[in-house]
Amino acid sequence: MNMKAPRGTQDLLPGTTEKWQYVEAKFKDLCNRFNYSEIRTPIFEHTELFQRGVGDTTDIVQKEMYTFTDRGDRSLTLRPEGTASVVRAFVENKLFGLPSQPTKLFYFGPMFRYERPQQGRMRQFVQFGIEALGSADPAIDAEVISLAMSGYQELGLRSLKLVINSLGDSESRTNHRNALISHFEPHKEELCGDCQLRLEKNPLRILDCKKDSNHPAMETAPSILEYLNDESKLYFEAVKIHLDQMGIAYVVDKNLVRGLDYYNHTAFEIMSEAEGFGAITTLSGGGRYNGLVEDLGGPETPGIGFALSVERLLMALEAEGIELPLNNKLDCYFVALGEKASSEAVRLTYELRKAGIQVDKDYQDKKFKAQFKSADRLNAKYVLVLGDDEIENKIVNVKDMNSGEQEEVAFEQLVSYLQEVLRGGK
RNA sequence: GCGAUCGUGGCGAAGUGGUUAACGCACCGGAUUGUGGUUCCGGCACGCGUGGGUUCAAGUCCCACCGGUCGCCCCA
Repeated sequence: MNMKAPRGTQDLLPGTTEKWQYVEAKFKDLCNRFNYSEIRTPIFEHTELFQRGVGDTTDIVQKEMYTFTDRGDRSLTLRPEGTASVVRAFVENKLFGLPSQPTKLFYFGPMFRYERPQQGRMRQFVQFGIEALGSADPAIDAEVISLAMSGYQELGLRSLKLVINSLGDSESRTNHRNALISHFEPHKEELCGDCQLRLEKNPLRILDCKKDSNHPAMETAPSILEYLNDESKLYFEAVKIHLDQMGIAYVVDKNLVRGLDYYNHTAFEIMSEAEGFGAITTLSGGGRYNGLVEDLGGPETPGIGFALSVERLLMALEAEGIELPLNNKLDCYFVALGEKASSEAVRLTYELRKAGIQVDKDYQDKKFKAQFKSADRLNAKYVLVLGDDEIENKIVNVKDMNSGEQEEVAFEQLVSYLQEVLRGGK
């Protein structure tokens, strides 16, 4: 029997989960400040949602989905990304009808893609993402980008690179697409196999190809920026002006292409330039997707969002040597000697816990000295010593592990005493 | 899906065909009876990813599978 976690999945254990909680709390706080509310959607959806939403020609849909048939003969798929589900929920629950628009949502949760695992790429991974639905104001594009950047920066990341581009509206994209096809068509035989396919399916992606990046035709390829119509051009300019005013640095990369079909206008990626980060440098990506809500059966509604990988975020923190300010101390540890004292310690431990104090005790019948060792290992701030003498006098010997000083405290005073010292000291 | 590389106790790591699988960390116990983080002593793999095969003999050689890592593709 194979008792290992499936390929591309991992257990997050104590010592690590604290970091996840910290990061999650940071982004939840950030969303609160930016006024984004949490949405929780199912982890699986009808397969069709992703085929329509993400796009039939994308790699994600073509070869990376965890699709299965349930007992009711429905084709379901473990979500490979978050936007399609959020938009579906937006439409289904008619959130467009709520008085406060745009609808600003965030989510946190596992995504699933069948890929060859490697550092920073798991088959199950966790994304944090936000979506703003119902506004076509360039300021909200800047807001989304600023939220992403703030999150990373507040966690301490410095080696960040924000890359932006505009994919234009559908008119601009069609014109650009035609231009690309006629540009690369004469060179078709010189391109790699993948690119020959891309020429028909999605010529935009040729610009992304690493194999053909040195081909002379790449240099002269028509840029989407040249094909933006006036409206798209103005929109992109407005986004950049907002970013400038906010003091958010960026570089424009005309070859930045996103892998999902629904994007248009603003597209962006945030990358880490930290040393030793490996081949995968993208921390997060996002963009505008006007038209997606309609595609999924809703009213005409513009939208923009982004998603980041928590795994990659933690990798970036590690690469930059950033320690999160985690609290790894235990308030109190009970050390009891003898049967009577052990029994009394059980009772007192419960009393303290009910009073809101963090306490633990030995459950392995360890020797006195070993109990102290446990307390030390758990970083206990105070050790509560209970033996025959103390039982006799109804007191507890409270030892401050930092200073080494001890104080005798009566049973009835214990709660208030500990509350006092824990509030005062660290 | 393709290429490369690796897989020994809780962790790190020796072992390069042949007696009881080094060593370090961690852990457990002890160094005269109730006070931790130091030191000293002792204990701790019936097993070398899994399954086959070669051999008198395999952790050590061969094959398959599983898994990790790195790169490609793609992406978060």
